[in-house]
Amino acid sequence: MTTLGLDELNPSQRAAVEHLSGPLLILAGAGSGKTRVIAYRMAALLQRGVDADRILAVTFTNKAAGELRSRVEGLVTRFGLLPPLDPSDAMAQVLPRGRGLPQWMGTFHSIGARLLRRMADRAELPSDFVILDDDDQLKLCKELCQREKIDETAMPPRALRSQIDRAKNHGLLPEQYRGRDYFTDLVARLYPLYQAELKRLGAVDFGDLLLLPVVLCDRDPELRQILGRRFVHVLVDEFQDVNPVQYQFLRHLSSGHRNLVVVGDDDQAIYGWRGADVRLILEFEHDWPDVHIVKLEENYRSSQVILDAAHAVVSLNSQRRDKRLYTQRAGGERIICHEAIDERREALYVANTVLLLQNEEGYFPDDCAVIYRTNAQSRVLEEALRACGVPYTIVGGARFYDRAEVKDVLAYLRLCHNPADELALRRIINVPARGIGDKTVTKLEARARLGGIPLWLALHNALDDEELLGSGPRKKLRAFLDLIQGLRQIAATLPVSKLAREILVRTGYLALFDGKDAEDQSRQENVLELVGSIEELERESTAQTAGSVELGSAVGPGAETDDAAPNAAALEAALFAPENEGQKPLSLGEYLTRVALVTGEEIGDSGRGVQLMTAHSAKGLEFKVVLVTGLEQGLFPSLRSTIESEEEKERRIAEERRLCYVAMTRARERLFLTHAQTRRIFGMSPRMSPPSQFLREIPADCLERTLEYDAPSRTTPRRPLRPTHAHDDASDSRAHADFDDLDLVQRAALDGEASLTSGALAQAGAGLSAFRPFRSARKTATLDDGEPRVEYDLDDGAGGLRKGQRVRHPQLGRGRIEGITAWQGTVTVQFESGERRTIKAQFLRPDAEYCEP
DNA sequence: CGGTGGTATTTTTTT
DNA sequence: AATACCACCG
Repeated sequence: MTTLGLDELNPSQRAAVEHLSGPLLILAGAGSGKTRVIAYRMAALLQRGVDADRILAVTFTNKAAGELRSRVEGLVTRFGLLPPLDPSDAMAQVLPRGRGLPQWMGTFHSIGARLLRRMADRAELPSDFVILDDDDQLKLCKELCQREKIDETAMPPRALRSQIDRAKNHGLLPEQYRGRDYFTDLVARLYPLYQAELKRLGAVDFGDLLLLPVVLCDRDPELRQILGRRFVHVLVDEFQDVNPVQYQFLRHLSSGHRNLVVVGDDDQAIYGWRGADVRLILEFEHDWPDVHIVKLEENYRSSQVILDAAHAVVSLNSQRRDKRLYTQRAGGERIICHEAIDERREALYVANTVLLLQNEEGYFPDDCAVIYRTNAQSRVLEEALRACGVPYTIVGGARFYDRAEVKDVLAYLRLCHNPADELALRRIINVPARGIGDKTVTKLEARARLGGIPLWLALHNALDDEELLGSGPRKKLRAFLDLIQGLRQIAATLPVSKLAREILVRTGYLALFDGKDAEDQSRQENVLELVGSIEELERESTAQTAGSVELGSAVGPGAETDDAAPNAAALEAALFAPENEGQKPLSLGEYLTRVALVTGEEIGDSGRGVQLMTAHSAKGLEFKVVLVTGLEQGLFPSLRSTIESEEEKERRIAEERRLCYVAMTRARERLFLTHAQTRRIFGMSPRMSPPSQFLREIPADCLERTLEYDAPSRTTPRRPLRPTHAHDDASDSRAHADFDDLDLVQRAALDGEASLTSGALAQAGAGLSAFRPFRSARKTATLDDGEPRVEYDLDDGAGGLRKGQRVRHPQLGRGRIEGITAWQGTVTVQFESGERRTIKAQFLRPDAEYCEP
């Protein structure tokens, strides 16, 4: 028998792999080989003869699931682990075994969707239910608020959505939700209406994918039992990011056999805002008293310096399991902390650093990652990298599947799959414009509502309804219906990609973008890329099913159970019927479900060049070189202006710290931390951006501070801007006071001329204009009319403005501040002219008469 | 009806 | 800055 390569593991890792039954908590620090342990453990289970289909492995992202899958696959191949057939298990005989790999590996959401799909009738859903994306969800909330005549200021649609999400993450059904004040009472009223609307549409949202299976389990012991019997081993990655519903789901699955393995690191809990509760990992022993705990504290990724710095930050959190990573790779390069003048120069510094690392230290752009707090920060970085000719890839970010043109095409596909998909229908009924305008649609909607019938049926009926519509619109509707029906017909026989192509041609959608401007071009590219991605999926799925075709098509019991008496056997069969029923490699339905769940992932040529991503999407990845940008108070850590209790504030800062810890520990060899003195947000005027408190929290001897030099020109003497206190700019020294106390090493990383005239930068052109000589003029910035503007501070969102303060506006005259919106920099002003406007603070000046000294 | 231009809004992070 | 939304006009 093979040894499974256990000698490749350290003692703790081996202990985790070899503990084969009962609850197990693996506290796995960053870079301690956690995925490795999970993969080995799964392999070990397979080796012991556990059926691959009895293992459930849950990850947090699709990426992680893919990673795990390929690791397990690698081990299975390497050690020749073939699952033995268990003659006593009838289902096992029937299931396609793929290549002996666990088929139930995926994200919580994809697993929830898979189960829900198969027991849709129990959830009173059509089996081809639609999965709403963020946008659809928000639109629904918006419509609901309008229909219910809700005051937008009392309940913005976004707030409603987030409250509903919150409720679902905590396992609360509409009827269980209780209001406690005006706001939540409103939610309590709207949430049931929202859910009813989902039902009417035959749709679920992301939250439902978990909530509904859990609720069904809560109510039905039989179902619990079936699931518990089926999944004899449950493994969960990133357990620190699990929310209450997800945990309840795990409990339902595991309470029988108790073979629950959770792997996580409380220091990397960064999804509190999505309902994740760190206490679940902190207090795991409470629910599972006999849990075996394994700590993985040896880090195989980063240098000691990087670990020390990251640890220094995260160890300031009070609520954490005490642990400290160690590595055998002592020492390491010091972390470079660079202060740029503004965000554009910060970006140029990043681009330059990548070039320097390439030219002088032999790193490739592929080795580097740039990490930031918010997606919006990627734009400047992209510009700089492009200008310098550095290849890059954005990970996540403006998601491909979020683009309007992609969603349009998907809407056509959805409509082909399911004509009752009202959201899809409404989306494309007049795209491209075919003369079916708002008027017509409104009439149809009214009819549908009145008759309690689906919209498409109302549309159908309207074709002969001369009272409802004139002959023109009817003719157009007819044409549209013919179009869709034609597509539906070919949908039955064509592969999805071919169908998509037909859609593009027949609907004239592609012709919409035949213009020459960049906009049209990129849209066209996106649409074609979508088709390309479908083709790729089709290739993949035929390759995958090839091995198990005979088994897959031989299935009898699982296929048609809808009408059968819902006994346990039938339910079980339905739940665990093999994926690919027919010959068709990738059905339309499968594709649509997949797309709904695969957010974010880039399709097409990814992974080349420098990788740009948010700290959240960086979790689980590692790079030789990492540059963390925008380390400024208010940005990273992100600070919001909403009034909160001290306790709540501390909780939030703790999560930001963990996020910073995650970002820093992505680095193997070199870590750069950058921040800018001023930063432009929303294209408003630049604002002071004090360095992040995290920079102060890092021990000084881990850091090497660099500053951008005053002027790029050779003729100007090179002189550090600070800490000379040459210009006694009050706000400047205040902002940096703490930082200046450090024993800083002054150095110019941006070696003025050398890098500025280096080949790549030379072409930068526009980018270089960012290098105008620095003027210490931030505070004396003026409006065009020469009057000083209202200064506003980063520390409070209102920018130092207060309610009741008197202000003046160049056009609108005098007024008084009535309210300060939560959104930074915008205030409501009641003008003396009687006009009341919401206006950006930067256009206001204090009214001399009432202005405080 | 459909396209155009002007105005208001943007509430981190992602499945 | 970028985008979503809206009002107006051909």
